[in-house]
Amino acid sequence: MEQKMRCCRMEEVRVRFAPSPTGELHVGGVRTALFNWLFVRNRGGEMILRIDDTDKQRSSPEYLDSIISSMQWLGLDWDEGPGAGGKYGPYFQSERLEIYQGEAQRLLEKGQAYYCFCTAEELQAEKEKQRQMKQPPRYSGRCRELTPAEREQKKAAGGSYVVRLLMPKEGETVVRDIIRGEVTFDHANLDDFIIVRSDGLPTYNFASVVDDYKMKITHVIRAEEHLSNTPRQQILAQLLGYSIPQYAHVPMILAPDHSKLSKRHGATAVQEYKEMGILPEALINYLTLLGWSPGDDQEILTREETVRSFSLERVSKNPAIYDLTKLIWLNGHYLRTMELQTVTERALPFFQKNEEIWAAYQKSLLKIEDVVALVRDRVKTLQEIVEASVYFFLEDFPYDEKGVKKHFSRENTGAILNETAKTLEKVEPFKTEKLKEELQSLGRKLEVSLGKINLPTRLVVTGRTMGPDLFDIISLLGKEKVLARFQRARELFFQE
RNA sequence: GGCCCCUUCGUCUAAUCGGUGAGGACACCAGCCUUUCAAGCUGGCAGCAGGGGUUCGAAUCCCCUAGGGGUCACCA
Repeated sequence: MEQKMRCCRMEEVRVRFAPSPTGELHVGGVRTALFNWLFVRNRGGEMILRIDDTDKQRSSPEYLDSIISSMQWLGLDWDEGPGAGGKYGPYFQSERLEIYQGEAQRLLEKGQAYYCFCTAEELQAEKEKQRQMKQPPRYSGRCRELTPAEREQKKAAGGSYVVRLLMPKEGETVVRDIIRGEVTFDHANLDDFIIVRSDGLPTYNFASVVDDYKMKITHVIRAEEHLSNTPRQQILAQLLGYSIPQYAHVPMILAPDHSKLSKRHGATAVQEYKEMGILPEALINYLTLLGWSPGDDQEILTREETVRSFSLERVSKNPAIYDLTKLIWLNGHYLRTMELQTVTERALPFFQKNEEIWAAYQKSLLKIEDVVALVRDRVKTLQEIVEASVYFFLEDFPYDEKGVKKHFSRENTGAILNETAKTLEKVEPFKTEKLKEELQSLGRKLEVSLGKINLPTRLVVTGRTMGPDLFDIISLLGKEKVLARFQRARELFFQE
Protein backbone atom coordinates (compact mmCIF):
# COMPACT_ATOMS: atom_id res chain seq x y z
CA MET A 1 0.00 0.00 0.00
CA GLU A 2 2.48 2.50 1.15
CA GLN A 3 4.84 1.54 -1.59
CA LYS A 4 2.23 2.17 -4.17
CA MET A 5 1.73 5.66 -2.81
CA ARG A 6 5.37 6.38 -2.89
CA CYS A 7 6.29 5.10 -6.29
CA CYS A 8 3.34 5.66 -8.53
CA ARG A 9 1.28 8.59 -7.46
CA MET A 10 3.07 11.33 -9.27
CA GLU A 11 1.53 14.49 -7.95
CA GLU A 12 0.13 16.81 -10.56
CA VAL A 13 1.81 20.17 -10.58
CA ARG A 14 -0.45 23.14 -9.93
CA VAL A 15 0.80 26.70 -9.85
CA ARG A 16 -0.92 30.03 -9.56
CA PHE A 17 -0.29 33.56 -10.59
CA ALA A 18 -2.19 35.81 -8.23
CA PRO A 19 -2.09 39.46 -9.18
CA SER A 20 -4.05 42.06 -7.32
CA PRO A 21 -5.98 44.37 -9.61
CA THR A 22 -4.55 47.52 -8.08
CA GLY A 23 -2.36 48.52 -10.99
CA GLU A 24 -1.19 47.61 -14.44
CA LEU A 25 0.70 44.39 -15.00
CA HIS A 26 4.34 45.46 -15.02
CA VAL A 27 7.54 43.71 -16.02
CA GLY A 28 8.13 42.26 -12.58
CA GLY A 29 4.68 40.76 -12.46
CA VAL A 30 4.93 39.39 -15.97
CA ARG A 31 8.24 37.77 -15.22
CA THR A 32 6.68 36.02 -12.22
CA ALA A 33 3.72 34.97 -14.34
CA LEU A 34 6.08 33.81 -17.06
CA PHE A 35 8.18 31.65 -14.74
CA ASN A 36 5.04 30.08 -13.34
CA TRP A 37 3.81 29.44 -16.84
CA LEU A 38 7.10 28.05 -18.13
CA PHE A 39 7.42 25.78 -15.14
CA VAL A 40 3.95 24.37 -15.39
CA ARG A 41 4.04 23.95 -19.15
CA ASN A 42 7.33 22.16 -18.79
CA ARG A 43 5.91 19.84 -16.16
CA GLY A 44 2.53 19.43 -17.75
CA GLY A 45 0.36 20.69 -14.89
CA GLU A 46 -2.30 23.31 -14.36
CA MET A 47 -1.85 27.06 -14.40
CA ILE A 48 -4.28 28.92 -12.20
CA LEU A 49 -5.03 32.61 -12.42
CA ARG A 50 -6.36 33.89 -9.15
CA ILE A 51 -7.35 37.45 -8.51
CA ASP A 52 -6.21 38.66 -5.12
CA ASP A 53 -8.66 41.49 -4.76
CA THR A 54 -8.97 41.73 -1.00
CA ASP A 55 -7.93 45.34 -1.01
CA LYS A 56 -11.29 46.83 -1.71
CA GLN A 57 -10.09 50.42 -1.81
CA ARG A 58 -7.44 50.00 -4.43
CA SER A 59 -8.82 47.26 -6.62
CA SER A 60 -10.59 48.21 -9.81
CA PRO A 61 -12.21 46.38 -12.71
CA GLU A 62 -10.22 48.47 -15.17
CA TYR A 63 -6.97 47.12 -13.82
CA LEU A 64 -8.37 43.62 -13.89
CA ASP A 65 -9.23 43.96 -17.57
CA SER A 66 -5.84 45.40 -18.28
CA ILE A 67 -4.03 42.57 -16.51
CA ILE A 68 -6.05 39.95 -18.30
CA SER A 69 -5.55 41.47 -21.70
CA SER A 70 -1.83 41.83 -21.01
CA MET A 71 -1.61 38.15 -20.17
CA GLN A 72 -3.52 37.25 -23.31
CA TRP A 73 -1.39 39.48 -25.45
CA LEU A 74 1.69 37.71 -24.15
CA GLY A 75 0.17 34.31 -24.70
CA LEU A 76 0.39 33.34 -21.04
CA ASP A 77 -2.74 31.28 -20.81
CA TRP A 78 -4.32 29.66 -17.76
CA ASP A 79 -6.28 26.49 -17.20
CA GLU A 80 -8.37 27.72 -14.29
CA GLY A 81 -9.47 31.20 -13.39
CA PRO A 82 -11.42 34.08 -14.88
CA GLY A 83 -12.86 33.06 -18.21
CA ALA A 84 -11.52 29.53 -17.90
CA GLY A 85 -13.62 28.10 -15.08
CA GLY A 86 -12.24 25.28 -12.95
CA LYS A 87 -13.43 23.20 -10.07
CA TYR A 88 -11.60 25.04 -7.31
CA GLY A 89 -13.30 28.36 -7.79
CA PRO A 90 -14.38 30.98 -7.35
CA TYR A 91 -11.06 32.49 -8.42
CA PHE A 92 -11.71 35.95 -7.11
CA GLN A 93 -10.80 36.26 -3.47
CA SER A 94 -13.58 38.76 -2.99
CA GLU A 95 -16.00 35.91 -3.72
CA ARG A 96 -14.46 33.55 -1.22
CA LEU A 97 -15.11 35.50 1.94
CA GLU A 98 -17.13 32.77 3.69
CA ILE A 99 -14.21 30.41 3.30
CA TYR A 100 -11.85 32.80 5.03
CA GLN A 101 -14.39 33.56 7.71
CA GLY A 102 -14.80 29.88 8.40
CA GLU A 103 -11.08 29.33 8.68
CA ALA A 104 -10.66 32.38 10.87
CA GLN A 105 -13.42 31.09 13.10
CA ARG A 106 -11.62 27.77 13.47
CA LEU A 107 -8.47 29.53 14.60
CA LEU A 108 -10.42 31.74 16.97
CA GLU A 109 -12.15 28.77 18.54
CA LYS A 110 -8.92 26.90 19.05
CA GLY A 111 -7.43 29.97 20.64
CA GLN A 112 -4.84 30.28 17.89
CA ALA A 113 -6.12 33.68 16.90
CA TYR A 114 -7.64 36.48 18.90
CA TYR A 115 -9.50 39.73 18.54
CA CYS A 116 -7.47 42.89 18.74
CA PHE A 117 -9.11 46.19 19.57
CA CYS A 118 -6.09 48.43 19.32
CA THR A 119 -6.69 51.53 17.27
CA ALA A 120 -4.46 52.71 14.45
CA GLU A 121 -3.33 55.60 16.65
CA GLU A 122 -2.37 53.31 19.50
CA LEU A 123 -0.39 51.09 17.17
CA GLN A 124 1.28 54.05 15.60
CA ALA A 125 2.32 55.38 18.98
CA GLU A 126 3.60 51.99 20.01
CA LYS A 127 5.70 51.73 16.89
CA GLU A 128 7.05 55.20 17.32
CA LYS A 129 8.19 54.41 20.83
CA GLN A 130 9.87 51.24 19.65
CA ARG A 131 11.66 53.09 16.93
CA GLN A 132 12.96 55.63 19.39
CA MET A 133 14.25 52.89 21.62
CA LYS A 134 15.90 51.36 18.55
CA GLN A 135 13.76 48.32 18.81
CA PRO A 136 12.15 46.66 15.83
CA PRO A 137 8.57 47.82 15.32
CA ARG A 138 6.39 44.96 16.43
CA TYR A 139 2.95 44.50 17.80
CA SER A 140 3.17 44.05 21.53
CA GLY A 141 0.46 41.43 21.76
CA ARG A 142 -1.50 43.52 24.20
CA CYS A 143 -4.91 42.17 23.26
CA ARG A 144 -3.76 38.59 23.71
CA GLU A 145 -4.28 38.92 27.41
CA LEU A 146 -7.85 40.17 27.24
CA THR A 147 -10.27 38.08 29.31
CA PRO A 148 -13.40 36.85 27.58
CA ALA A 149 -15.40 39.37 29.57
CA GLU A 150 -13.22 42.26 28.52
CA ARG A 151 -13.43 41.10 24.97
CA GLU A 152 -17.21 41.01 24.98
CA GLN A 153 -17.29 44.39 26.58
CA LYS A 154 -15.08 45.92 23.91
CA LYS A 155 -17.02 44.29 21.14
CA ALA A 156 -20.24 45.59 22.60
CA ALA A 157 -18.74 49.04 22.83
CA GLY A 158 -18.88 49.12 19.07
CA GLY A 159 -15.28 49.93 18.25
CA SER A 160 -13.70 48.22 15.30
CA TYR A 161 -11.47 45.21 15.75
CA VAL A 162 -9.28 42.87 13.76
CA VAL A 163 -8.24 39.25 14.15
CA ARG A 164 -4.61 38.48 14.83
CA LEU A 165 -2.80 35.20 14.68
CA LEU A 166 -1.26 34.03 17.93
CA MET A 167 2.31 33.34 16.92
CA PRO A 168 4.60 30.98 18.77
CA LYS A 169 7.18 32.97 20.73
CA GLU A 170 9.87 30.36 20.64
CA GLY A 171 11.52 28.13 18.12
CA GLU A 172 12.17 28.71 14.46
CA THR A 173 10.66 28.00 11.08
CA VAL A 174 12.62 26.68 8.15
CA VAL A 175 11.46 27.60 4.69
CA ARG A 176 12.61 25.24 1.98
CA ASP A 177 12.98 27.17 -1.20
CA ILE A 178 13.81 25.59 -4.54
CA ILE A 179 15.88 28.56 -5.59
CA ARG A 180 17.41 29.58 -2.28
CA GLY A 181 17.72 26.41 -0.27
CA GLU A 182 16.78 26.39 3.40
CA VAL A 183 16.11 29.71 5.05
CA THR A 184 15.67 29.83 8.81
CA PHE A 185 13.57 32.37 10.68
CA ASP A 186 13.56 32.83 14.42
CA HIS A 187 10.06 33.12 15.86
CA ALA A 188 11.27 35.81 18.20
CA ASN A 189 11.23 38.17 15.24
CA LEU A 190 7.67 37.46 14.23
CA ASP A 191 4.77 39.29 15.77
CA ASP A 192 1.06 38.56 15.89
CA PHE A 193 0.01 39.69 12.43
CA ILE A 194 -3.46 40.57 11.31
CA ILE A 195 -5.37 37.93 9.39
CA VAL A 196 -8.79 39.58 9.25
CA ARG A 197 -9.21 43.31 8.87
CA SER A 198 -11.75 45.43 10.63
CA ASP A 199 -13.91 45.39 7.50
CA GLY A 200 -14.02 41.62 7.72
CA LEU A 201 -11.81 41.07 4.69
CA PRO A 202 -8.80 38.80 5.01
CA THR A 203 -5.27 40.08 4.61
CA TYR A 204 -2.96 38.77 1.94
CA ASN A 205 -1.00 36.48 4.23
CA PHE A 206 -4.20 34.78 5.34
CA ALA A 207 -6.23 34.59 2.14
CA SER A 208 -3.32 33.43 0.10
CA VAL A 209 -2.49 30.58 2.47
CA VAL A 210 -6.09 29.43 2.57
CA ASP A 211 -6.48 29.58 -1.19
CA ASP A 212 -3.18 27.99 -2.05
CA TYR A 213 -4.29 25.04 0.03
CA LYS A 214 -7.90 24.91 -1.10
CA MET A 215 -6.83 25.23 -4.71
CA LYS A 216 -4.29 22.47 -4.25
CA ILE A 217 -1.36 24.59 -5.32
CA THR A 218 1.80 22.49 -5.28
CA HIS A 219 4.37 25.16 -6.10
CA VAL A 220 4.24 28.75 -5.00
CA ILE A 221 6.43 30.68 -7.40
CA ARG A 222 6.50 34.37 -6.58
CA ALA A 223 8.76 37.37 -6.19
CA GLU A 224 11.43 37.48 -3.54
CA GLU A 225 9.71 40.26 -1.68
CA HIS A 226 7.46 37.53 -0.27
CA LEU A 227 10.25 35.47 1.20
CA SER A 228 10.10 37.29 4.52
CA ASN A 229 6.37 36.61 4.73
CA THR A 230 6.76 32.94 4.14
CA PRO A 231 7.44 31.83 7.72
CA ARG A 232 4.21 33.54 8.80
CA GLN A 233 2.34 31.73 6.11
CA GLN A 234 3.94 28.43 6.94
CA ILE A 235 3.00 28.75 10.59
CA LEU A 236 -0.51 29.72 9.61
CA ALA A 237 -0.76 26.71 7.33
CA GLN A 238 0.41 24.41 10.09
CA LEU A 239 -2.12 25.78 12.55
CA LEU A 240 -4.85 25.19 10.00
CA GLY A 241 -3.61 21.67 9.39
CA TYR A 242 -2.63 22.37 5.80
CA SER A 243 0.18 20.80 3.89
CA ILE A 244 2.89 23.20 2.83
CA PRO A 245 3.53 23.84 -0.86
CA GLN A 246 6.96 24.01 -2.39
CA TYR A 247 8.29 27.52 -2.60
CA ALA A 248 10.40 29.22 -5.21
CA HIS A 249 11.16 32.88 -4.67
CA VAL A 250 12.38 34.44 -7.85
CA PRO A 251 14.70 37.43 -7.69
CA MET A 252 13.28 40.90 -8.08
CA ILE A 253 13.64 43.05 -11.13
CA LEU A 254 15.16 46.40 -10.24
CA ALA A 255 15.13 49.71 -12.06
CA PRO A 256 18.35 50.98 -13.67
CA ASP A 257 19.04 53.04 -10.54
CA HIS A 258 18.83 49.86 -8.44
CA SER A 259 15.63 50.89 -6.78
CA LYS A 260 12.38 49.01 -6.79
CA LEU A 261 10.54 49.31 -10.04
CA SER A 262 7.84 51.94 -10.26
CA LYS A 263 5.99 54.11 -12.74
CA ARG A 264 8.53 56.86 -12.55
CA HIS A 265 11.07 54.62 -14.28
CA GLY A 266 9.42 54.97 -17.64
CA ALA A 267 7.87 52.03 -19.35
CA THR A 268 7.23 49.23 -16.94
CA ALA A 269 3.65 48.29 -17.72
CA VAL A 270 3.05 45.66 -20.36
CA GLN A 271 0.52 47.90 -22.07
CA GLU A 272 3.17 50.53 -22.59
CA TYR A 273 5.43 48.10 -24.38
CA LYS A 274 2.55 47.05 -26.54
CA GLU A 275 1.79 50.64 -27.45
CA MET A 276 5.42 51.28 -28.16
CA GLY A 277 5.43 48.55 -30.77
CA ILE A 278 7.27 45.86 -28.90
CA LEU A 279 6.38 42.34 -29.99
CA PRO A 280 5.20 39.90 -27.35
CA GLU A 281 7.76 37.41 -28.64
CA ALA A 282 10.55 39.86 -27.90
CA LEU A 283 9.27 40.78 -24.47
CA ILE A 284 8.89 37.13 -23.52
CA ASN A 285 12.34 36.29 -24.83
CA TYR A 286 13.84 39.20 -22.95
CA LEU A 287 12.10 38.41 -19.68
CA THR A 288 12.98 34.74 -20.00
CA LEU A 289 16.64 35.66 -19.96
CA LEU A 290 16.24 38.01 -17.04
CA GLY A 291 17.03 35.72 -14.16
CA TRP A 292 17.15 32.46 -16.06
CA SER A 293 19.43 31.00 -18.64
CA PRO A 294 19.27 27.83 -20.69
CA GLY A 295 22.81 26.94 -19.70
CA ASP A 296 24.31 27.38 -23.13
CA ASP A 297 24.96 30.51 -25.13
CA GLN A 298 21.62 30.71 -26.83
CA GLU A 299 20.01 34.15 -26.69
CA ILE A 300 17.16 33.83 -29.15
CA LEU A 301 14.71 31.33 -27.79
CA THR A 302 11.33 30.34 -29.08
CA ARG A 303 8.63 29.80 -26.55
CA GLU A 304 8.67 26.07 -27.27
CA GLU A 305 12.40 25.79 -26.71
CA THR A 306 12.12 27.62 -23.44
CA VAL A 307 9.26 25.45 -22.22
CA ARG A 308 11.30 22.39 -23.04
CA SER A 309 14.39 23.44 -21.12
CA PHE A 310 12.99 25.53 -18.30
CA SER A 311 13.69 24.59 -14.72
CA LEU A 312 13.48 26.49 -11.45
CA GLU A 313 16.88 25.19 -10.44
CA ARG A 314 18.46 27.31 -13.13
CA VAL A 315 16.81 30.52 -11.96
CA SER A 316 19.46 32.83 -10.61
CA LYS A 317 19.39 34.15 -7.06
CA ASN A 318 20.43 37.72 -7.64
CA PRO A 319 18.17 40.56 -8.56
CA ALA A 320 18.35 41.77 -12.15
CA ILE A 321 18.44 45.33 -13.29
CA TYR A 322 16.33 45.70 -16.32
CA ASP A 323 17.69 47.65 -19.17
CA LEU A 324 15.61 48.29 -22.25
CA THR A 325 18.45 48.22 -24.75
CA LYS A 326 18.56 44.48 -25.02
CA LEU A 327 14.80 44.27 -25.31
CA ILE A 328 14.91 46.81 -28.12
CA TRP A 329 17.62 44.84 -29.87
CA LEU A 330 15.63 41.64 -29.55
CA ASN A 331 12.59 43.39 -30.90
CA GLY A 332 14.55 44.54 -33.94
CA HIS A 333 15.79 41.03 -34.40
CA TYR A 334 12.28 39.60 -34.39
CA LEU A 335 11.08 42.36 -36.70
CA ARG A 336 13.54 41.42 -39.38
CA THR A 337 13.44 37.64 -38.97
CA MET A 338 9.75 36.93 -38.59
CA GLU A 339 7.54 36.25 -41.59
CA LEU A 340 6.94 39.47 -43.50
CA GLN A 341 3.23 38.83 -43.48
CA THR A 342 3.22 38.47 -39.70
CA VAL A 343 5.18 41.64 -39.16
CA THR A 344 2.80 43.46 -41.47
CA GLU A 345 -0.22 42.25 -39.56
CA ARG A 346 1.34 43.38 -36.32
CA ALA A 347 2.21 46.76 -37.79
CA LEU A 348 -1.25 47.37 -39.22
CA PRO A 349 -2.84 48.76 -36.04
CA PHE A 350 0.02 51.23 -35.79
CA PHE A 351 -0.67 52.46 -39.30
CA GLN A 352 -4.36 52.74 -38.50
CA LYS A 353 -3.62 54.84 -35.47
CA ASN A 354 -2.01 57.46 -37.69
CA GLU A 355 -5.05 58.96 -39.39
CA GLU A 356 -3.18 60.96 -41.98
CA ILE A 357 -1.13 58.03 -43.17
CA TRP A 358 -4.03 55.63 -43.00
CA ALA A 359 -6.19 57.88 -45.15
CA ALA A 360 -3.40 58.30 -47.69
CA TYR A 361 -2.78 54.59 -47.72
CA GLN A 362 -6.37 53.80 -48.52
CA LYS A 363 -6.27 56.11 -51.52
CA SER A 364 -2.95 54.80 -52.75
CA LEU A 365 -2.13 51.70 -54.70
CA LEU A 366 0.67 50.74 -52.38
CA LYS A 367 0.59 47.55 -50.42
CA ILE A 368 1.65 48.01 -46.83
CA GLU A 369 3.48 44.73 -46.98
CA ASP A 370 5.82 46.09 -49.66
CA VAL A 371 6.55 49.14 -47.57
CA VAL A 372 7.17 47.08 -44.47
CA ALA A 373 9.52 44.87 -46.43
CA LEU A 374 11.69 47.88 -47.21
CA VAL A 375 11.73 49.59 -43.85
CA ARG A 376 11.68 46.81 -41.29
CA ASP A 377 15.41 46.12 -41.51
CA ARG A 378 16.30 49.43 -40.02
CA VAL A 379 13.80 49.98 -37.27
CA LYS A 380 13.39 48.51 -33.82
CA THR A 381 9.69 48.81 -33.09
CA LEU A 382 6.36 48.56 -34.88
CA GLN A 383 5.79 52.22 -34.19
CA GLU A 384 9.05 53.05 -35.91
CA ILE A 385 7.90 51.14 -38.97
CA VAL A 386 5.17 53.72 -39.38
CA GLU A 387 7.54 56.60 -38.79
CA ALA A 388 9.90 55.21 -41.38
CA SER A 389 7.09 54.84 -43.90
CA VAL A 390 5.73 58.37 -43.93
CA TYR A 391 7.07 59.42 -47.33
CA PHE A 392 5.67 56.38 -49.05
CA PHE A 393 2.20 57.70 -48.39
CA LEU A 394 2.43 61.44 -47.96
CA GLU A 395 3.52 63.87 -50.67
CA ASP A 396 4.05 66.91 -48.49
CA PHE A 397 6.79 65.47 -46.33
CA PRO A 398 9.39 67.85 -44.90
CA TYR A 399 13.01 67.87 -46.05
CA ASP A 400 15.83 67.14 -43.66
CA GLU A 401 17.48 70.47 -42.99
CA LYS A 402 21.03 69.28 -42.74
CA GLY A 403 20.53 67.15 -45.82
CA VAL A 404 19.33 70.13 -47.79
CA LYS A 405 22.40 72.11 -46.80
CA LYS A 406 24.67 69.26 -47.69
CA HIS A 407 23.18 67.86 -50.87
CA PHE A 408 21.29 70.70 -52.50
CA SER A 409 23.91 73.40 -52.11
CA ARG A 410 26.34 72.57 -54.85
CA GLU A 411 26.41 74.63 -58.05
CA ASN A 412 25.47 71.86 -60.40
CA THR A 413 23.01 69.96 -58.19
CA GLY A 414 20.01 71.43 -59.94
CA ALA A 415 21.38 70.43 -63.29
CA ILE A 416 22.22 66.92 -62.14
CA LEU A 417 18.75 66.48 -60.72
CA ASN A 418 17.22 67.66 -63.96
CA GLU A 419 19.25 65.09 -65.85
CA THR A 420 18.25 62.47 -63.32
CA ALA A 421 14.58 63.26 -63.71
CA LYS A 422 14.90 63.11 -67.48
CA THR A 423 16.60 59.77 -67.26
CA LEU A 424 14.03 58.37 -64.87
CA GLU A 425 11.25 59.48 -67.15
CA LYS A 426 12.52 57.14 -69.80
CA VAL A 427 13.30 54.10 -67.65
CA GLU A 428 11.21 51.11 -68.58
CA PRO A 429 10.48 48.89 -66.81
CA PHE A 430 10.54 51.10 -63.77
CA LYS A 431 12.14 48.42 -61.63
CA THR A 432 15.00 48.30 -59.13
CA GLU A 433 17.65 46.70 -61.35
CA LYS A 434 16.91 48.75 -64.40
CA LEU A 435 16.77 51.97 -62.37
CA LYS A 436 20.12 51.21 -60.86
CA GLU A 437 21.70 50.56 -64.26
CA GLU A 438 20.31 53.71 -65.77
CA LEU A 439 21.41 55.99 -62.99
CA GLN A 440 24.84 54.39 -62.98
CA SER A 441 25.25 55.05 -66.63
CA LEU A 442 24.01 58.59 -66.13
CA GLY A 443 26.79 59.01 -63.61
CA ARG A 444 29.36 57.86 -66.15
CA LYS A 445 27.93 60.15 -68.77
CA LEU A 446 28.05 63.20 -66.49
CA GLU A 447 31.38 62.10 -65.08
CA VAL A 448 30.17 62.36 -61.48
CA SER A 449 30.23 59.77 -58.72
CA LEU A 450 27.08 57.85 -58.02
CA GLY A 451 26.78 59.58 -54.67
CA LYS A 452 26.38 62.94 -56.39
CA ILE A 453 23.26 61.61 -58.00
CA ASN A 454 21.89 59.24 -55.38
CA LEU A 455 22.18 61.39 -52.31
CA PRO A 456 20.30 64.42 -53.67
CA THR A 457 17.83 62.12 -55.37
CA ARG A 458 17.09 60.38 -52.11
CA LEU A 459 16.46 63.75 -50.53
CA VAL A 460 14.15 64.72 -53.37
CA VAL A 461 12.18 61.51 -53.19
CA THR A 462 12.02 60.97 -49.43
CA GLY A 463 13.05 64.20 -47.77
CA ARG A 464 15.58 62.20 -45.83
CA THR A 465 19.24 61.35 -46.05
CA MET A 466 18.91 57.77 -44.98
CA GLY A 467 16.60 54.88 -45.49
CA PRO A 468 16.08 51.78 -47.58
CA ASP A 469 17.73 51.13 -50.91
CA LEU A 470 17.03 54.14 -53.11
CA PHE A 471 16.14 52.11 -56.18
CA ASP A 472 13.73 49.99 -54.22
CA ILE A 473 12.01 53.11 -53.00
CA ILE A 474 11.78 54.65 -56.46
CA SER A 475 10.55 51.44 -57.95
CA LEU A 476 7.88 51.00 -55.32
CA LEU A 477 6.65 54.60 -55.56
CA GLY A 478 6.34 54.44 -59.33
CA LYS A 479 7.30 56.83 -62.02
CA GLU A 480 4.48 59.29 -61.65
CA LYS A 481 5.01 60.01 -57.96
CA VAL A 482 8.76 60.15 -58.30
CA LEU A 483 8.66 62.68 -61.10
CA ALA A 484 6.14 64.78 -59.21
CA ARG A 485 8.53 64.87 -56.29
CA PHE A 486 11.30 66.08 -58.55
CA GLN A 487 8.97 68.83 -59.67
CA ARG A 488 8.16 69.79 -56.10
CA ALA A 489 11.82 69.91 -55.11
CA ARG A 490 12.62 71.98 -58.15
CA GLU A 491 10.03 74.54 -57.17
CA LEU A 492 11.13 74.64 -53.56
CA PHE A 493 14.88 74.62 -53.90
CA PHE A 494 16.03 75.31 -57.41
CA GLN A 495 13.86 78.24 -58.52
CA GLU A 496 15.95 80.81 -60.34
C1' G B 1 17.31 49.70 13.34
C1' G B 2 16.02 43.91 13.75
C1' C B 3 15.54 39.84 10.49
C1' C B 4 16.17 37.65 5.53
C1' C B 5 18.25 37.39 0.59
C1' C B 6 22.02 38.72 -2.86
C1' U B 7 27.26 40.22 -4.93
C1' U B 8 31.24 37.43 -12.18
C1' C B 9 32.52 42.90 -17.77
C1' G B 10 28.29 49.34 -17.82
C1' U B 11 23.76 45.63 -18.28
C1' C B 12 21.74 40.30 -18.68
C1' U B 13 24.37 36.01 -17.77
C1' A B 14 27.83 30.99 -18.43
C1' A B 15 31.57 28.38 -15.96
C1' U B 16 29.14 19.64 -14.14
C1' C B 17 32.25 17.14 -7.75
C1' G B 18 37.47 23.42 -6.48
C1' G B 19 42.11 22.88 -11.78
C1' U B 20 39.11 27.69 -17.57
C1' G B 21 43.75 32.22 -21.43
C1' A B 22 36.90 33.36 -16.71
C1' G B 23 32.73 32.01 -22.14
C1' G B 24 28.32 34.33 -24.61
C1' A B 25 24.77 38.42 -25.51
C1' C B 26 23.36 43.75 -25.41
C1' A B 27 25.75 48.45 -25.35
C1' C B 28 30.27 50.90 -26.93
C1' C B 29 34.68 51.32 -30.40
C1' A B 30 37.22 49.86 -35.04
C1' G B 31 37.40 47.42 -39.77
C1' C B 32 34.90 44.96 -43.87
C1' C B 33 30.53 45.26 -47.00
C1' U B 34 28.06 49.49 -49.45
C1' U B 35 24.34 54.49 -53.43
C1' U B 36 22.68 56.54 -47.67
C1' C B 37 21.16 54.46 -43.02
C1' A B 38 20.63 50.01 -41.01
C1' A B 39 21.45 44.82 -41.12
C1' G B 40 25.36 41.29 -41.59
C1' C B 41 30.48 39.69 -40.89
C1' U B 42 35.34 40.26 -38.34
C1' G B 43 38.00 42.18 -34.39
C1' G B 44 38.55 45.21 -29.87
C1' C B 45 37.44 47.35 -24.89
C1' A B 46 35.64 45.51 -20.33
C1' G B 47 34.40 41.51 -14.86
C1' C B 48 35.27 37.28 -10.26
C1' A B 49 33.14 43.78 -4.24
C1' G B 50 37.35 43.82 -0.36
C1' G B 51 40.03 41.10 3.37
C1' G B 52 41.25 36.73 5.79
C1' G B 53 41.37 31.49 5.95
C1' U B 54 40.90 25.88 4.05
C1' U B 55 43.69 23.58 -0.12
C1' C B 56 49.15 21.43 -4.00
C1' G B 57 45.34 24.51 -6.35
C1' A B 58 39.43 28.91 -4.96
C1' A B 59 35.08 32.93 -9.12
C1' U B 60 33.66 28.17 -6.92
C1' C B 61 34.17 25.98 0.24
C1' C B 62 34.31 28.77 5.34
C1' C B 63 34.59 33.47 8.17
C1' C B 64 34.62 38.80 8.47
C1' U B 65 33.79 43.59 6.26
C1' A B 66 31.49 46.55 2.67
C1' G B 67 27.61 47.40 -0.74
C1' G B 68 22.74 46.46 -2.84
C1' G B 69 17.80 44.62 -2.28
C1' G B 70 13.59 42.79 0.48
C1' U B 71 10.60 42.69 4.85
C1' C B 72 8.96 44.36 9.59
C1' A B 73 0.91 47.59 6.66
C1' C B 74 -6.13 46.75 8.58
C1' C B 75 -0.81 46.55 0.31
C1' A B 76 -0.06 42.47 -2.19
